Amino acid sequence: MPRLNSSRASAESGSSEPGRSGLFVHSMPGHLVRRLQQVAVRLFAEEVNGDLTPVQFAALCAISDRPNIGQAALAALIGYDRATMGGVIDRLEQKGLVARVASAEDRRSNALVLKAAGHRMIASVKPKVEAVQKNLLAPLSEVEQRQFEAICLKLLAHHRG
Amino acid sequence: MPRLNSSRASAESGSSEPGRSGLFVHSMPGHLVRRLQQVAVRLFAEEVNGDLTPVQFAALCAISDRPNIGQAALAALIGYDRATMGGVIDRLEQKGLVARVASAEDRRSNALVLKAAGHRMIASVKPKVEAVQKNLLAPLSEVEQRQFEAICLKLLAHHRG
DNA sequence: GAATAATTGTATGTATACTTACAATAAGTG
DNA sequence: CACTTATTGTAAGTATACATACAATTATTC
Repeated sequence: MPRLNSSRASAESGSSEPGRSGLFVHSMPGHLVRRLQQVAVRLFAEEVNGDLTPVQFAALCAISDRPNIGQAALAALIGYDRATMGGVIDRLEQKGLVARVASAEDRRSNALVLKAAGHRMIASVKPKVEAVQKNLLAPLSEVEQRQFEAICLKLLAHHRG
Repeated sequence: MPRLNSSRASAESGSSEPGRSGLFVHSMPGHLVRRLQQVAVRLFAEEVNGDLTPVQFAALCAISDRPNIGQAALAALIGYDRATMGGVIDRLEQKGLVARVASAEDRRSNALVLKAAGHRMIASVKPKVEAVQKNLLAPLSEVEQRQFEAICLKLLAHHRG
């Protein structure tokens, strides 16, 4: 039987540039943003090893800033839906960082509060998170860093909905 | 019993700026990137309604460009791990867009190929995806769009690992 | 004040994403 | 050739993310 012509080797020379051609999607902004998010999460995980995920840290900070906030308001504040936030709070509660307290005003709502370990966790993790943010933008000049932040904020402001 | 002082209403005035203060995390690059990715996924879903997810589209394009590529090489090409890619291919196969063919060279490897419906899907979805990319950057000037792409590419180039 | 509408947290289901571990296979070495 | 090492796809487990639907509750309207 003759060797098949459509094997991996021939496929790699089927495109104009075998192994490292541009592949259409690589230039799409959506793809770039996704890859960038992967990098940010990876850097975060490397620095804050195992203690918290980015979302858990954001939730912790928000609860610290707004004690007794409800889950829906918390989700809206940091940009999630209620369903996802429920799971995030579950894990923060399991770790003993956050407590769900019955709200005095709305019997549907859980008033979220930080426990002592939650405050300690923020204090211990915050410097690492700041380092992550600095490292993430480290390849950029100061001008580029400002441009990047301004552009991101502009995009987010125009895509609210 | 006196009314508790730590209810939601008092909490909202506990911070310097009740409902719309900056909350630390809101200025972090990692947070901005995450929100941006959410926007990109949302725009994609609105335009390409239900047919494909962003990852599925990227995989389809990559297989179209490199027929008989294996799952590990595909994952590396578009920036995923093998485990995630397995599930993505599962769904593309279920939809009849892609086939796993036994590789002629490596009996561990699945050679991935597009089926006819896969080619049709790309043709039908590609214009919509291009529209999404345009809409995503629409709030920016042409200069800002170029800056954004350059900055993203610079960041990704420096954070390969 | 009763009927309707809206909101809260939860549950379910789907789809990323990653880690670790695994069996099968391939590639490397002596 | 045997031995070691690396690679392939998969499985299992964890954690986002989102849509939809749901019961309990609150807000609104008549």
